[in-house]
Amino acid sequence: MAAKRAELTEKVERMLAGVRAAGLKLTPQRMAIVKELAADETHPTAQEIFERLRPGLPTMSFATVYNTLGALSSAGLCAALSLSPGSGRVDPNMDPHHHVVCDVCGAVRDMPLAVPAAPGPPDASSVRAIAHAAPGFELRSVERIFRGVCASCAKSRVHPRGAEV
Amino acid sequence: MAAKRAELTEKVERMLAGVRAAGLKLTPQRMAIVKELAADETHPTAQEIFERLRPGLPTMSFATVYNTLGALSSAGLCAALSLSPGSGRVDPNMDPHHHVVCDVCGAVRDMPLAVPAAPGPPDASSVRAIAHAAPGFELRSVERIFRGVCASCAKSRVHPRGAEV
DNA sequence: ATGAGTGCAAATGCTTTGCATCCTG
DNA sequence: CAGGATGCAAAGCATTTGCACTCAT
Repeated sequence: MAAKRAELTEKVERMLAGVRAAGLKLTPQRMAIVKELAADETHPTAQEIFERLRPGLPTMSFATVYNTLGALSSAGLCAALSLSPGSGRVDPNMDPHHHVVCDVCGAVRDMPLAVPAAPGPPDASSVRAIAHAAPGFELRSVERIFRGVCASCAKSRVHPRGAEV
Repeated sequence: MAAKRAELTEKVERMLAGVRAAGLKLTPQRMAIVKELAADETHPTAQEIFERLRPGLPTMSFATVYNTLGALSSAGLCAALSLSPGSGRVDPNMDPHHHVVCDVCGAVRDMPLAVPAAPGPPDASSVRAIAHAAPGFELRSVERIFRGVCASCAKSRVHPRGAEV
């Protein structure tokens, strides 16, 4: 699909431009991580990124992956997620969106629809509710988390209802 | 406030009953943890529970805290939260509710209001949205997360806008 | 050339585990 | 009195840090 491909290329370009704009140096490691992130929809862990990139950059270290993710995140080019126990995940999708989380395997998917309500900047009623529940709280964003069991985990479990910690 | 006190006692009783109902033994350590949780509104970490209980049970170990929290969680008497990087937190509030999270210090507060929408079991439109976004996903609950900066962190920062990883 | 970035390894922090002992039911 | 629970310590991951060296700008 040529359109998809062009879209991806554009996303990579945009992210690389962001890296330069942030005053960060454009190293091969960073380029590889950016490309990997741009193409990714699974919200990978640092571990996963490291393993996927290892074949191409055998000398790259863990620390570089963490450093780069931290740099990208600080530059506003990606976000860190911690929606379930275990490793943190990276979200290269900076448009407002919700998340679907599997309570069994921890997988995270985006909820691309603006249903049942658009995510993002807080609406008036949220602001009011917060003012009451937590006075002095500076509300920045509101997101929804849809929790449950993903298709593959549901398949491999007779009773997927064991309340996990 | 006598009413508040009675309410708390009732909650402790309910949780202890739940412990027995789950076939778990009622040890002094578990009783102490249950009492601590019932009275707590701050979603403590295992670390915090351990430290608070140490004066009264100097020999209790970390492992016991984790074991007990895991047992309570499996018994459906509390829930584990991981909404921000760092330590996991415990939520003794089993009624449907939203969460207010400080992106700076990681503190979590409950959003006791049913505003702007009640949390809990998924509504029809969520179910439809999920069916489209993640086919085969078994949706169990939908919650909202209000992110921002809590009052005390806002005070101690000139510019609370540094995008944290 | 210059300092940000990298690689390596050790350190840190949170959580889990193994096992002998203890105590609840 | 039997098996679950505890305490202790060591092991396991995820993440961070220190430092010498390299390379993008």
